[in-house]
Amino acid sequence: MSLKHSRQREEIMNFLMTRKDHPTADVVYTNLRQTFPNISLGTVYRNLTLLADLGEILRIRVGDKTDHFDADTSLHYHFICNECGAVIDLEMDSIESVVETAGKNFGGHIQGHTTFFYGTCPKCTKSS
Amino acid sequence: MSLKHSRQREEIMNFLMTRKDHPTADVVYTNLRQTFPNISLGTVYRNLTLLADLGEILRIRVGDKTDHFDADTSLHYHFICNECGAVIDLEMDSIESVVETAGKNFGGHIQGHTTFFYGTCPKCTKSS
DNA sequence: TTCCTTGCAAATCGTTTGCATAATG
DNA sequence: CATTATGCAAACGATTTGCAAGGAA
Repeated sequence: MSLKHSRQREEIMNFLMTRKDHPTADVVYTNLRQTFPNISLGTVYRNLTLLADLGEILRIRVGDKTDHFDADTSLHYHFICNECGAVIDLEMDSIESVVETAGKNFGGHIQGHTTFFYGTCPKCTKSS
Repeated sequence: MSLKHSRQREEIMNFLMTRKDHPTADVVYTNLRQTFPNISLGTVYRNLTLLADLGEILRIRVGDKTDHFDADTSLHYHFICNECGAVIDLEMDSIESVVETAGKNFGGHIQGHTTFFYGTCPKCTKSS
């Protein structure tokens, strides 16, 4: 169960760090393919899952049924554009207090929440 | 593009209204099958999608990659148990103000948000 | 009769896995 | 050498779709 270094994993991590747009597994694959012609989709998926489990990256599920990945693991929220599908970071105050609000009349134990916002992104707002 | 009455759609809607546990398409299908032996999965999916588009039911995506459906379209929030996977309604105050918080420094237009909570449900909390 | 809806099966899409081989420690 | 990681292709699970036949207006 120990970890061994791999060129592929390193490249995946590097690629993710250069992007602010939360690419999908397929986007990672397609891009890496250009500099790493025979990397396989399976390897990309395996490593993304591994990195997410290690907490080095974030797996983002925004309801479009394909997972997005984010190398920025700090606390922040996402916005999804209904028109172009872009996943954008929001600069906003913490809303973690919603967990207390939710826990008030609840018999179980709330560990956390998942929140994302949707609407029209700045770019699409202008062009319409 | 107009709408015609269908026995199947009616049964699906009725079934959904009897349940508080936000069943998946497959659960709807399996249950209806008992009183409606040759309804097909495709029909169930088509009608669930149709009803959700009409706004008569809610499609809930809780990250377990299978959609859940809810006949209760009033404003409320959901909790997902990490242990048993149950999707439970939360009785809590509105947190819709998070939309304002999110919109403060954002150039686009925020229409809404999706929030769900996760942790251990009352039942699983007791039995552990 | 018109055209929406169904049942069925095949097709799609995103993701996972088995296996033999290659790379790492 | 002991193991972990890879590439490839086949397998998967959820959902969608094409098509001919059935049902509602």
